[in-house]
Amino acid sequence: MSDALREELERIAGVLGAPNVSFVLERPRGEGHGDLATNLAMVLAGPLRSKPRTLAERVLEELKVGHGLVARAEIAGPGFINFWLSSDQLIKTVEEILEAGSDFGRSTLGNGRRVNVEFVSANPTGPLHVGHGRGAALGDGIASLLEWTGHDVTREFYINDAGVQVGRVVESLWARMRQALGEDFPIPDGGYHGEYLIEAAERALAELPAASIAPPLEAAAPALREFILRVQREEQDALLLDFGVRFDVYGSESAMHEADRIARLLEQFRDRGLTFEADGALWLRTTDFGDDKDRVLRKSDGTYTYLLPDIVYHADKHDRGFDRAIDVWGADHHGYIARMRAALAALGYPPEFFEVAMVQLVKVMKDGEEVRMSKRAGDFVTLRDLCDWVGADAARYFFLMRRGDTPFIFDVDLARARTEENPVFYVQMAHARMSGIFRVADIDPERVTGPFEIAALTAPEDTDLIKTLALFPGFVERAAEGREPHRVTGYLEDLARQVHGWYHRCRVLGEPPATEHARLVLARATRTVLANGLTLLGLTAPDRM
RNA sequence: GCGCCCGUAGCUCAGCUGGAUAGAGCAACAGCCUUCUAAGCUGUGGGUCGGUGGUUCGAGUCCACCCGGGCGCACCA
Repeated sequence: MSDALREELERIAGVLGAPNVSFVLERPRGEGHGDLATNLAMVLAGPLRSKPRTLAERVLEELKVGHGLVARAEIAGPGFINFWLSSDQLIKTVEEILEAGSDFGRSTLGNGRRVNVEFVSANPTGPLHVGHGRGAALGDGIASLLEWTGHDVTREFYINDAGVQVGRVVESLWARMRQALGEDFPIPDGGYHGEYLIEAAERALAELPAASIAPPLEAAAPALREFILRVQREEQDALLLDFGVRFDVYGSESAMHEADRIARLLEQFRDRGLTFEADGALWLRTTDFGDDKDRVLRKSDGTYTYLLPDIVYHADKHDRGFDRAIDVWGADHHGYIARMRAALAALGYPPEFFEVAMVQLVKVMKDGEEVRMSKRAGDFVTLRDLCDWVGADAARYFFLMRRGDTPFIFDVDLARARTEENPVFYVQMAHARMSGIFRVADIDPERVTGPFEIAALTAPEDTDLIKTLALFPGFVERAAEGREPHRVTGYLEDLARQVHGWYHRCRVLGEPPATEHARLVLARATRTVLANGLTLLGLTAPDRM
């Protein structure tokens, strides 16, 4: 409902001689400042060389107060203009929600721009841990926000199936197999100690043809490599599916090692004079593009660094027609951003093509104490554990409710609580309560529609609720722009709080017919917004709990 | 040492891109069940926004320098 007013204010700014000024139209914090407030007059003061309060008066002369949009307006403080919306606007808002239904909150802001969101991208060497869960929730949330704001989104997972780590996991698996056969065989230095390889070793021995896995390791390695990559990928995908995340595309690191892809990229750099040889290695002049130091592309032993195929991969995203590539990375990779950015700048891509959403470390609190984790010993909380403890909905919500770039302590006890303290529960409960009204009345909410009388909404809570519902699309937009799903969870918690209060104080069923009908309409609209928010974040919106 | 992120109520965190008297949840205290889910609602107390300067009509928000914490600084991935 603020859209119409915003357009009107933009028009007036033009009339006064300052089109394209950027001003804020927002719901003011304090009571008594109206439903919406703008700083337009203060922003105009500079370019128009006039006093804010004088300009505010001129704005109000242009805006026909009392007709349509605004019931009342006043100038306050240093030059704010506060607006009280007309009841027509409130009715319109509710009708808009009913009409848009599960699309309410969507916008076309992105103009169909093609965005690639790459996340999780875990090594296929072991189970996903809680950190991957956070990346999965955040990546999927960002992707979803971009979809809601009119972008053409591809969710992508990059499989690191080419590096040394794969060799290590094969060696470790081999060690576990020898151990299973009764030999005293150590896990190599830098190998994987996790227990999952004990199981995998048994499966390998049982399932693979004996000839293909007979010693020596060098002979068995190809079969084991294929086996462990497949098993790990299958497990990761099954878990991610349970977690509610689907990918459109799986990129493969080994595919990026193809000789002519690499050659083509190196040629581009060479043509621009950006590579040089030193100490037997091939370097890229990333310092020309803001990096701290130049980076090695091809090591002196002839193999590639991780960076080179990764540049190929990002160039591939560009060639596939994406306007933007957003990578969700763990904090431990953040030193890597500058060199990737530099490499892509070296290829001549616009700076906004590549973007990194950072995900900081996750600690897990359970039974009141921190769960110790050591990745080297293979001893960490897996995403599977977490989902078993608290369920996928709670896990996702918790990861989404905090900004990604700050360390996060996952409180397992809180996440599994079925009480008001648990925000997931609290929000879902609000939805269930709205559904409950229709269940008790034995009415299909989809069939509650049509005009209602604003005067029949007798409590201030009624209209306050409508005003909050109207804010949803704005929150989705800002969350999408900032890649900040936590704005949506924050909104949902505020809304849920208000919904519980409304539910408590404003009876629906059994009120006079006009009021009952108006509140049923409002309950339906509320249920829609709650459901849309939850769905957007990849959560269920239960009808009863 | 250098770079990036962070520092807001006792605790966990928001703060709409520079706006009005800095908010919410826990925790503490005090109330509220003839109810469409008490699995809930309402009220109260609680702050030098890490510090010091600066930019301007106006700073939690922007700049500089300190203090304190996290992460990163490979011919690893």
